[in-house]
Amino acid sequence: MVTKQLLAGLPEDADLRRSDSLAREIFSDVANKWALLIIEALGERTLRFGELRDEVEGVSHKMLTQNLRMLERNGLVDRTVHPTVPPRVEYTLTGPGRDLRGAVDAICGWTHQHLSHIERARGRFGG
Amino acid sequence: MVTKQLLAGLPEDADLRRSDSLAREIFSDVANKWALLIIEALGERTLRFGELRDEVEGVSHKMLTQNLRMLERNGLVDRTVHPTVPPRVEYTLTGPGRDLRGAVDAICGWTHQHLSHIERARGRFGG
DNA sequence: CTGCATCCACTAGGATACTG
DNA sequence: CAGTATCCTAGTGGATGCAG
Repeated sequence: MVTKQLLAGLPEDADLRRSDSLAREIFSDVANKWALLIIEALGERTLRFGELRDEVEGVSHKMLTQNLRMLERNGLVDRTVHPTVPPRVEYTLTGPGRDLRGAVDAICGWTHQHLSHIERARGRFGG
Repeated sequence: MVTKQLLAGLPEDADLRRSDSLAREIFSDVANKWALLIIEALGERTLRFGELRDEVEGVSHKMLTQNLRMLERNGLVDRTVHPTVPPRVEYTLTGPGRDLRGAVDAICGWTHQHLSHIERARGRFGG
């Protein structure tokens, strides 16, 4: 099973069922469009909320907030609030967050590399 | 912008706007839970529809069908119909499809590697 | 066995307005 | 500027039935 492969090498026994569902939950959180685009946008930088909204093409205020909370909850991004007026909130990737960048970069690279193949495949599929 | 990075190194000029939206569309197709789990499940193997449904934990008949069509349309999986009774339909990754496995493996590996970090982060987040 | 169509509950996600 | 809350629509996704 895919979820078994997700868990290869984990401590076994009683934790297994809990870890299994936790792993699937985390995978579902992370394997979505906005989360990956936010991680890619942050990279090594520290960005404010508004800057992120500009960087991540097409993301709405609401989706950005939701996904940032989720990423913060899972320890992938750090959120720093500067108690100034107006408020200044900065986001940056944590260590584990940065560890995911390789995978995200790979997907982005793959996308651009296979654009023409995919376009041709679509042409064949339709006709 | 993230989408600019997605396109780094592409032929420029007139195609750019079309390619940009195409790249985002493909990224959205590929960067979703079920698509990635299906790719991971297939790996180097050839699986029938029913086998895939058993391998991909929790996927419904409908989601599996939809995602397989999408992956086929984008040229990531090959679909082979054996005209027998009962019908036998086999799915396998294409070259480009296999090229994505590295990235998917990386996300799976990352998930399992950081399980405890994430669990701790969640604990802090709540309290 | 595989795939399509249908119904239905539910959530995703945009627009907007309001708070600190 | 950042965040929350609300409304509202379109789409997701499960269950089921039927056809090839």
